[in-house]
Amino acid sequence: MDSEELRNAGLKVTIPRLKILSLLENSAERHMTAETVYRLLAEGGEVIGLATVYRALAQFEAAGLITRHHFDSGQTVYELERGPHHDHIVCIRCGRVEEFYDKVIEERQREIAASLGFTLSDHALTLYGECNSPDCPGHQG
Amino acid sequence: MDSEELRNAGLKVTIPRLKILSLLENSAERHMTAETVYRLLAEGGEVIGLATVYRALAQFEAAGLITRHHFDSGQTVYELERGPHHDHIVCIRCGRVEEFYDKVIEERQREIAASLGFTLSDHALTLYGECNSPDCPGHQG
DNA sequence: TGCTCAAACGATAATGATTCTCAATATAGA
DNA sequence: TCTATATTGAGAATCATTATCGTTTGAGCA
Ligand SMILES: [Zn+2]
Ligand SMILES: [Zn+2]
Ligand SMILES: [Zn+2]
Ligand SMILES: [Zn+2]
Repeated sequence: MDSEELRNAGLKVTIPRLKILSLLENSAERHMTAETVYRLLAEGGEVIGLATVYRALAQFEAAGLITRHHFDSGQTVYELERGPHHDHIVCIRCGRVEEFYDKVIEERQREIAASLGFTLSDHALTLYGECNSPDCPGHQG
Repeated sequence: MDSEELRNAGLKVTIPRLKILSLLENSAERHMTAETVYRLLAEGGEVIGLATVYRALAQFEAAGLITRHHFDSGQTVYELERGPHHDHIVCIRCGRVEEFYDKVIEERQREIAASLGFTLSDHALTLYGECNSPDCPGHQG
């Protein structure tokens, strides 16, 4: 249950936090900005202060429940931590985000860091390109 | 000469642009924010409006003279385009930035994009870790 | 060299995202 | 239920970046 997750993270169980966590768990789009979280909740009739949304997301991140990405769009994008690590590819036309995991790249990263005298703790890899979805505005056909 | 670069980029040759370009070329630190450019110029006695710095950097980027990065720190970091493509590793303690190029990773990226139905146009790869420089505040020694 | 005019400059206002403030409110535990 | 404390939300504040606009400058030409 979501209440458990919050308690395990050392956070009080409050309505706003439960609503935000639930939204992150149940939305089709896994990657969203704070504004998007705020807007989707509002559209669902759950008006939660924007400041509270930002605070909750920051706390969730500190607790390891969610991760934060900085795509080239500028705004910070949050994503519920579920399953194993993955990286992203973003369509520069329609914004669609797909996920991937590549063992070869992950291994090379460790080797590169070591060879440069760094102890690797994290990485951010995002590919940008044009997708071939029929819904993408630039789609041919 | 820098004037040539500006002319080739279709930009008028002005004092501020020459100063900014020169700073990017001659600084030991190759990666800097707009604020840093502004500050370093000011410290060198060249007071150039911050708006002008931002404008020049945007124009240089559009002309392909410099590239722009979004490290997790938040601020946009600019870097003079010289030599071939490379990615970055950033020390999370002291902020030191090192560059690397890995053919294997570059190739895998193309394969991954293709397999997901994307036409790859760009990518951003940044590793984060702790460096072993004696100057790094976390250095053991 | 001096003239003209669009382009560029710089001070400052505006914007957009995010964080802070603080009085009112809700939660966890006794 | 009662209390002490953490959280909330509205709005102010902040930070990076961009837009505005009157003044200045560079490039081509007489
Ligand atoms: Zn698309
Ligand atoms: Zn993801
Ligand atoms: Zn370091
Ligand atoms: Zn670099």
